[in-house]
Amino acid sequence: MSAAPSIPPGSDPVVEVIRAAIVRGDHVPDQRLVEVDLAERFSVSRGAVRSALLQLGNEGLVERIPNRGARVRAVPPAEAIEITEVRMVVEGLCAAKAAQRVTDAEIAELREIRAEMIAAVEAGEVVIYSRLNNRLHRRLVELSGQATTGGALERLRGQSVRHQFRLALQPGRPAVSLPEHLAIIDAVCGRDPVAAEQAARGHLGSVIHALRMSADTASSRAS
Amino acid sequence: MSAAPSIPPGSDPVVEVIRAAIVRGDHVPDQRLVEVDLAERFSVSRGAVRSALLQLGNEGLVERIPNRGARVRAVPPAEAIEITEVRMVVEGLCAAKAAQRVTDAEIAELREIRAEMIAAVEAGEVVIYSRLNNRLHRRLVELSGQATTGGALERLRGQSVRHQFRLALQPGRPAVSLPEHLAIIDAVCGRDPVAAEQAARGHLGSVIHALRMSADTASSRAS
DNA sequence: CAGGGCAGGATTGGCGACAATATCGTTGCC
DNA sequence: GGCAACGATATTGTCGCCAATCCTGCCCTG
Repeated sequence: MSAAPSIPPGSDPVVEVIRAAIVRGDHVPDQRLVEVDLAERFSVSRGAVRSALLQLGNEGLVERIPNRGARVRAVPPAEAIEITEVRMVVEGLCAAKAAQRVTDAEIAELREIRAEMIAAVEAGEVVIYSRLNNRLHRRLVELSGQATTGGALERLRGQSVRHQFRLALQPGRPAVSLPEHLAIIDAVCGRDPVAAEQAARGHLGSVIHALRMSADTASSRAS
Repeated sequence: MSAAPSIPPGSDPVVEVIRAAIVRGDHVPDQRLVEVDLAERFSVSRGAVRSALLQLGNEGLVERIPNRGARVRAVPPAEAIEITEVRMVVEGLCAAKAAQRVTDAEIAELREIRAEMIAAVEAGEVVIYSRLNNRLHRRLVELSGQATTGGALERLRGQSVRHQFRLALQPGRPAVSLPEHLAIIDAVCGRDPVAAEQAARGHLGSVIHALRMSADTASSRAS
């Protein structure tokens, strides 16, 4: 394995573990994160947990109130939409760049992902599809060669994973997102920057639309 | 000058002080940042400095090598260009949103900035103009109502301030950027989202072009 | 019975000291 | 004369303790 794990080097392992625990859903939004609990849970010192929570705090994953501790932040739907809007334009840019720089080997890799996605949807394997989804988006940004951008996007995405995931589980959702994903892949493999940008924008635009619907039904159901 | 609480809330004051010192140029790129030096320089404990460097590290302003300390990161021109490309699309989005949401009072404020910019350029006050420039960009993002986006942009911008500033000092540069800024302001004040997005993109596209030229001359001069 | 004040417990914040590690200068050897 | 190993120093990383702050439940009072 050659290279480049997405956020590997230098990043505190404790941060990764806690982040993973939150993303995985071990901790629900608004749940308190007590330093000593986490410390003995992961068998590390309290200082390590402390600095990890600090970092996760300014990544926006947890909310830190002075003298009152940290809790996992509940990202409101409006903010998830906002984040996705930014992703729409930035990933559009990245898709265009990727289309310009993609190599033959990378095209083969994308085609492989493409085939796996189709297979996953046909088999009704939503969680596999969801994972391929993340992998595709991340790989496209990597292919664009924009390292700094990738970091910023990763952080943004981290805050909306929960919403993204809930969306992916909606029945019928894969059927609409699959062709959009295929369009992105085809445009990049065809080395057509304009089409790639349009396809990426179109896809995330569709995600935004779905998020809006989801937010509406949630609020009306609450009444 | 009262207060420009650009990133005020909750943020550790020590982080702000060190960040300001770096941005101001007190520390040149690649210069080592020794914890105890900074600690006594700012009359705070080493722990405070330590956690501040941690945070600045994952903001990308300083580079931290394990067991070897922190140094202010030298942002290569290619990366400054990359960052500006992202700003181009994101601030384009924000300008469009701002054009939709701007209030009459805010339009008056923008017109005031507009007048000050023209005056600064006519008077040849480049540093005042540069400051107005930053204020305009920041205000536009605020007006778009995208808080999370604003944070991400702020972080990105922090890494390229040095390049931005050097650019602003180039003779003839204000003459080309001023009309672009005016176009953005006019589009937003005219509540025309499409024009605002185009204007913002055009402006940052021009900045990218200038950065490329600057990078070229710098590399040829180095030979 | 309701409201306000008060103590007890729990949790975070900060500080200092100690241990681990890298860097640099020196010395000795080939 | 150059190179390698070694020791001294400077700097970072981590741990444990104590002070500050906040929340909870209880008791006293009106």
